[in-house]
Amino acid sequence: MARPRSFDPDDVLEIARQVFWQKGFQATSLDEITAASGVAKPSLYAAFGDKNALFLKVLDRYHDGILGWAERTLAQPVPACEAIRQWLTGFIPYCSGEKGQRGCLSINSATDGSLDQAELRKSIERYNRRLEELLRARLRADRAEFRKGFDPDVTAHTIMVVHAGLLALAHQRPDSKRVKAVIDQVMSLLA
Amino acid sequence: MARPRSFDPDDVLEIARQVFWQKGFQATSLDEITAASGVAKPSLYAAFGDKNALFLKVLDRYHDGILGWAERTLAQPVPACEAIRQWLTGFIPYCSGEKGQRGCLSINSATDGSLDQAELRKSIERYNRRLEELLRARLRADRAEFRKGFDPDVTAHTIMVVHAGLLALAHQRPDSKRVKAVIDQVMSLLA
DNA sequence: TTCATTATGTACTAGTAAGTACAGAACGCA
DNA sequence: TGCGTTCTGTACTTACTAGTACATAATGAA
Repeated sequence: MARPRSFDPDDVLEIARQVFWQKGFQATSLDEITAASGVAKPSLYAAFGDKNALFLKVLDRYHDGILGWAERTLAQPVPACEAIRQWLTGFIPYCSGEKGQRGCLSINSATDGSLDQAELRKSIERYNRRLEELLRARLRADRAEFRKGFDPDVTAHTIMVVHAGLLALAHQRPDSKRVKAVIDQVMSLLA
Repeated sequence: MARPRSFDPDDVLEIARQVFWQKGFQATSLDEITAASGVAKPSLYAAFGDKNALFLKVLDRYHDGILGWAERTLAQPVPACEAIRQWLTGFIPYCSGEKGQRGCLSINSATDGSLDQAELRKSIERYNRRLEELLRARLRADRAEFRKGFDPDVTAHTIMVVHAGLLALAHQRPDSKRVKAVIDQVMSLLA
């Protein structure tokens, strides 16, 4: 019926993610995405809308990836304590300079004062809420494991804070041993 | 001997700090700083150098302010545990949307992939190192307070991580009660 | 083969921001 | 008062970037 698209939108979102993650939203120009993806601007605009909309699509895709992985990790048939430790441990490469110093695209975006606040904050809020829900649900389900007075809701939030802190400090490329030591110490809150 | 400066550089750095903190480095134009301060661009360039240099001066000044306050708070003649709790508690207004949603200028800058990396990272690294040293020194000095096997070095780093996490999540304007609950739970690591 | 439709690539517009040239103003000193 | 020096404000240049107009290419259907 008409000329078909010459690129896979998902591939382009993947490339755009890398560029945005590396340089941040503001500092990334569409020309750079064009150069990296080989897709010209009019095609990008036709497929994704303007720069803000493209970034939101990239970010949502990023969120979905992490949430999917969190669901799988936290659903494992091991004690909650162990599942959560594995989940946190999985971030170590991103917290320690092993996979660059980019930290977390979502946190980097949240701390960027320049982004279109309304939509972006909604996306990040939704992501954080869902992540915290996963942690909370797991802690509640296994609450019998823990000592009396254990509060799964506060603990879920504390883990979110530690997670955010580790990824915010990732930009300093800390040694992975230190990251691991922090995770161990925080996990002792659950023992 | 010559025409005197018509503005106080420190006032301008203070104003520039507010603008940079509000909008981020990239999204802040020198025209905005000119508008906010009443100082024209050539004077800014003469006094501070280019935009990067201006930002570094603003950031160093910000760091010094927080370090000074941390020194005072942590030097108080109370148990280390209590001094650190007070230090963390002092950030609550900046962690909870009470004083806007700007979080911490240093963390916001660290997560911004677009900044001149060499100089900026050195400044932030130095700041974090000095802050962590203050915490570590205080914990070491009072280590007798804590249980056996207590590791002041790891604990100092964990507190840095929590601090960074709270300020990274500040952009979601969490309820100050939740922030306080997290601080309480983390402080229980020291009990 | 021809047409309607949708994608593509080139080349453009418009706007903005960093940085500066230059003329003139404000000072201390002689 | 006149001079050298340093600061100030206007107006500019240069460069980059978001977004788009338009001609053309590639498809399926008739």
